[in-house]
Amino acid sequence: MSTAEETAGGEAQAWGEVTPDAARRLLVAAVEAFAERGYHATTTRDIAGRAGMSPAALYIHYKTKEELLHRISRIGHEKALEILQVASRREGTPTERLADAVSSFVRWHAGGRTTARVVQYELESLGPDARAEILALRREVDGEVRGIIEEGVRSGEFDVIDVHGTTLAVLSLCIDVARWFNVGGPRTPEEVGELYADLVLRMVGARGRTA
Amino acid sequence: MSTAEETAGGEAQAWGEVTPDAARRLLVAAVEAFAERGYHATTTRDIAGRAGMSPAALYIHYKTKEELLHRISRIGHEKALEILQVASRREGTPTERLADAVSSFVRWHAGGRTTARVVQYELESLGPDARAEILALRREVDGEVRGIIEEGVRSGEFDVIDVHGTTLAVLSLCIDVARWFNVGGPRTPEEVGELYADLVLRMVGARGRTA
DNA sequence: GGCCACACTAAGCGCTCGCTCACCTTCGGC
DNA sequence: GCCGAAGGTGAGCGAGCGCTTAGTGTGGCC
Repeated sequence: MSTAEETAGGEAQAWGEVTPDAARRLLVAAVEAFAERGYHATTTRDIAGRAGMSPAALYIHYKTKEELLHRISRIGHEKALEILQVASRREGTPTERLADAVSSFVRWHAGGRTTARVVQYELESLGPDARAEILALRREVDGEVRGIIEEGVRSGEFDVIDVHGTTLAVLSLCIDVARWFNVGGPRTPEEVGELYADLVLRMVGARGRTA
Repeated sequence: MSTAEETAGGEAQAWGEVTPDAARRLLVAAVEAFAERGYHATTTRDIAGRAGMSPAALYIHYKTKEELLHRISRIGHEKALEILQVASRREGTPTERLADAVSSFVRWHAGGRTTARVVQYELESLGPDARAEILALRREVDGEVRGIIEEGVRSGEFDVIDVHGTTLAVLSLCIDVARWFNVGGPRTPEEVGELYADLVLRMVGARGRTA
């Protein structure tokens, strides 16, 4: 197993839909490089090198370096949104669904930290059009979480005064996991997910929170 | 009032200790530029231009572009640590002191968002020695918050199972304010500080939390 | 008034960046 | 067996980077 595959770990499978093979290798290489050094500090030569290609090969599959970031960001946001939609639309009480949403969202940010970092922190390196597209996806993400919280408040399960502010705080808490989570650290993504689900249920004042 | 002063707003006063005047102007210009575009996307010509000077003038006061980031990061972390120390060492119950620590820490991250962004998100652009120095300051920051939480658990005021994990989550929540807070948005730094203090008291299971 | 230390500038060096171009291989279809 | 499309390479362009250097005001001190 190559270094690249080790770094990306189980994350690589998420890019399975990207074809052809060379384009996918370049995308995975770009995710790693952007996550390590940031978009602006990454060179196209570095990306191509990690994918085992010459610098010019990048431009056969992508028009610019920014297009790489744009594609990564869109695929990542779509995946994040999907995770929340699944948790939001399953059966169960708002308490159960919020706990599910938070724990799976956090697992994604911790386990796929490399990808999540790029998705969450390199947004401002995008051009205006691409950024607008991604911001629309983020509003959908926000809406999913707010929906669950609103429902819990309506049913009397949650005790929340400022729904918008609390939604923002919950998402913020989950997203920031990508900043500090360390793969070699003392906690697994699953453990952090469980801890955070409990903390969030406390934040919304869920009754009969946990066992 | 110039655009630069508007952007930095009340933040500028925090740099009052930096002398001489030209060095301070360059530092404030660098904070703004790093916050807007990120360290790597900022050019020394841009920094000097914002300070109303020629590119070469920067190198009279600072050895390299990285030294600017290092100084900003150290002063910022020292200020953040001081805020938490004041809240931690005042009189009062752990509940009162934690609420105070969180609300003032959040006010700093929201009100001084420009500075806080650089301080919290450009850490990895520092060289190894500078990063090690800053990481030591961050461990102190962590220790202040953990100290309050431990005390609250000992006194029976708080109900926390994982003290380290909860400390991390509390700090993470506060720090991420610098990422999303918008000066023109619907909330003032004071409002966010109050909301977050309440949310954090819920997270630690403080009894008789608020009025 | 002469002098020097200091703050600053105009010009530009060496380098690396994102990206392009002319050319080379490989391979399926007929 | 030949051909064109697709995917790749080596070399290198123009631009902009961090930083340096030689020279220019300017203000305080004797």
